[in-house]
Amino acid sequence: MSNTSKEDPCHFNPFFAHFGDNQPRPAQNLHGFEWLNGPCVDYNTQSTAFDVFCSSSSSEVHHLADDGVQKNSCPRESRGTSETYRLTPNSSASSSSTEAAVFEDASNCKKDRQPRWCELVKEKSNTWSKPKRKGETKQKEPRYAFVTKSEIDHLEDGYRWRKYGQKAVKDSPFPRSYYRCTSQKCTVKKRIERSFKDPSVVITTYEGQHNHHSPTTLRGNATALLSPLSTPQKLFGQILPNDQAHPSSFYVNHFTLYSQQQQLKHRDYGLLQDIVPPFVDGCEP
DNA sequence: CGTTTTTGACCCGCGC
DNA sequence: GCGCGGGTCAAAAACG
Repeated sequence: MSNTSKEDPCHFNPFFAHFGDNQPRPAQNLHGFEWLNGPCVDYNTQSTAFDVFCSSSSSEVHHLADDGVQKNSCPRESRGTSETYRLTPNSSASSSSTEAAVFEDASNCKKDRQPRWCELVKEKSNTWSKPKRKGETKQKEPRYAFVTKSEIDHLEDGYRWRKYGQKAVKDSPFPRSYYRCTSQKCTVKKRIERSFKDPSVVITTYEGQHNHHSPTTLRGNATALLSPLSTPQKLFGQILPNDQAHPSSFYVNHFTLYSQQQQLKHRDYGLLQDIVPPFVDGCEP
């Protein structure tokens, strides 16, 4: 592959989604976000941490689209090459654990620098482990980030959140808000910030996995209720790439790998445009 | 009155 | 060691 980041081979490189046809795609520029598409990674057999999307976000998508303005889209897969990044192979291990992982390939790192990110996985039996750094004490939860084109900062996702902080973001006029899930013993957090490059875009980052169902799901979504948190992939929607006649399926139960890098970079995100109804398969209320 | 938000202070990791 | 920036805490204010 030739699409390795030139500036920093260790650059954070999340995978957001799997596109059903598994075909390589040309680079695109969507809403000013530059995209170099890597190979489509099949996460079919990996467990999901994104029940939230299927259970609640579909209605949100409908709602936002109803006014005739496309306000909602989803991130797509980012750059990824087998040379620079290693995707940990899936195992048939317990679905209650995080199973996807991406490491920085230390051989591509700049000199004198530790690999900066290697978010992974906590499998006892399956030996994936996070390389410990000196002085490191606590392991970060995996994070999942996506971009939404919306005028609303805090989008309804079916869970209840309590805001616990807000910080100004360097070089951005928009603050970043910090939320925690209000459910007892649930440690999931999320951060919300508006892109300073494209103020119409909201970047939401989830950290951790809910250990409970969404309150919304329990009330009104029988289908989702039947689906455990580890449900295999669900069809979320489809997109019509600019240069293709046929839509590509878009699935949502895929892990996004995250780095320890603190500041999100716009090039890490992309937008899916023209999401074609039906948005969901098995996720409808 | 209980819950949520606001906001300044504080802590910590990282780079220089 | 110091400064900077991100993340969290917690008291006060606001809200329903």
